[in-house]
Amino acid sequence: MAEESRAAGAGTGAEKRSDRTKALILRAARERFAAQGYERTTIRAVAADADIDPSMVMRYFGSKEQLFDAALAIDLRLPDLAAVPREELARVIVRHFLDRWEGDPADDALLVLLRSAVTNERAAARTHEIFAVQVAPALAAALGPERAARRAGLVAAQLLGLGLTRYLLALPAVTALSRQEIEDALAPAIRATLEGGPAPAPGVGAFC
Amino acid sequence: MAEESRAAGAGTGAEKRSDRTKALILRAARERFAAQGYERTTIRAVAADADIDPSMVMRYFGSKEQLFDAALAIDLRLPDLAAVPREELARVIVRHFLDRWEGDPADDALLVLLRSAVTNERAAARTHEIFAVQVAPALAAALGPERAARRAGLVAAQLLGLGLTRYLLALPAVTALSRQEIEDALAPAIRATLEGGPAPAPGVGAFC
DNA sequence: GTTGTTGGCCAACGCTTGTTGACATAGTGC
DNA sequence: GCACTATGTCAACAAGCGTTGGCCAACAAC
Repeated sequence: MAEESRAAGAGTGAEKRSDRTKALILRAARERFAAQGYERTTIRAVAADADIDPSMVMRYFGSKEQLFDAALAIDLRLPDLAAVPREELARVIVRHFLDRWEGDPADDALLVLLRSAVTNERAAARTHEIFAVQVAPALAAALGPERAARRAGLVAAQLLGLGLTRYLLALPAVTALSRQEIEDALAPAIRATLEGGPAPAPGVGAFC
Repeated sequence: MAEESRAAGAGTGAEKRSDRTKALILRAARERFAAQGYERTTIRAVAADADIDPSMVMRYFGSKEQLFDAALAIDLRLPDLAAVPREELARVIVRHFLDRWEGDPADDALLVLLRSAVTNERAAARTHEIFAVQVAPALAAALGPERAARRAGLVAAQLLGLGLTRYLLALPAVTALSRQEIEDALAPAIRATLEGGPAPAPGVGAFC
């Protein structure tokens, strides 16, 4: 166990040489998973992209499923929606998700998730988890729990629908629109979902 | 070529015995494709479901791809939207798609399409085609071509987003909602997408 | 120098896949 | 009877998959 002897200079980063390779594999895996989904991505292809032997992928990640898990680490980085004025809420949300999709081209996290979630149980479960842990609480903070419980799902539906048609299916009628056009057309729709309908139904029985 | 000798009784239906088998295979294929998508569906599994030898699937449909093509025959059965009063348009659309998804449980056409479109080029192309041939014209008839060109894609995005989260991902926050709740919350959103924003942009840019 | 560990390649395993061709059986026309 | 076609089964192919274990080179520790 002569770990310290390696990175003798720095106290923080135990920078083993394998960490570089591991990161390389993970990057290649993310790209493949994002472009082709779980089933069509092969370990051999990932290894080839990373200029490494397939057996190394096994050594570092254990199995294809565990590699997929590692590629599924996603943080939506949602801002504090409670601090946003109510009338701007919808627009802020739409803008944030557009940023998230189009911001960093190397950050295919959302592509990875959505591309596989439709046919892969593991990815679907992760989607549920991300919604429950990141999306729902953020909206509950802004809308209150009762209203959020009935609206958050539909807001997610609309945002995922945009991602689906624009970035996965690349439907021409959607890719042809500019960012600004989408923002202008979708923000009122999200606002209608957030605000519309019956009042928060304070007293009566809320299911769920 | 003794085709007529077979169905001697009826002039119309040349009902060969193989037609029954072929239909059986197609039904099994649709179920599998709907539940698992293209890649995870195997010809062997389809054949087993239809109580038939895998080689028969090949004989009748040529290849897995051609079987998939046969399973992708989809008609959204959109009504004439031009005949719908403008203020009811959004609600009619939402209701129609809910019917289409939940109406006949044996009719998994939309599931088949969407489940595979995300990872399969063929299915994605078919999605584009269905949008261009069925959705876009129907909306153009109701909104006029200019406005429809900028809105149809986003309407499709919202409707597919609902299908995605409710029927494919089965996000609890969406499956927990009743049909009526979805209709009431989503119709205003679709209406906002259809009506909102700048006018068809005739001359200058006048918002609202 | 010897030893042990780390990072990496190679060849192979067992399995599943789509697909093919040879063979059996049933039903019809002559 | 015979021949022929439609319907179907069976066994196998070649390819690709995830995964495994053995071997090799570098390099620091002793």
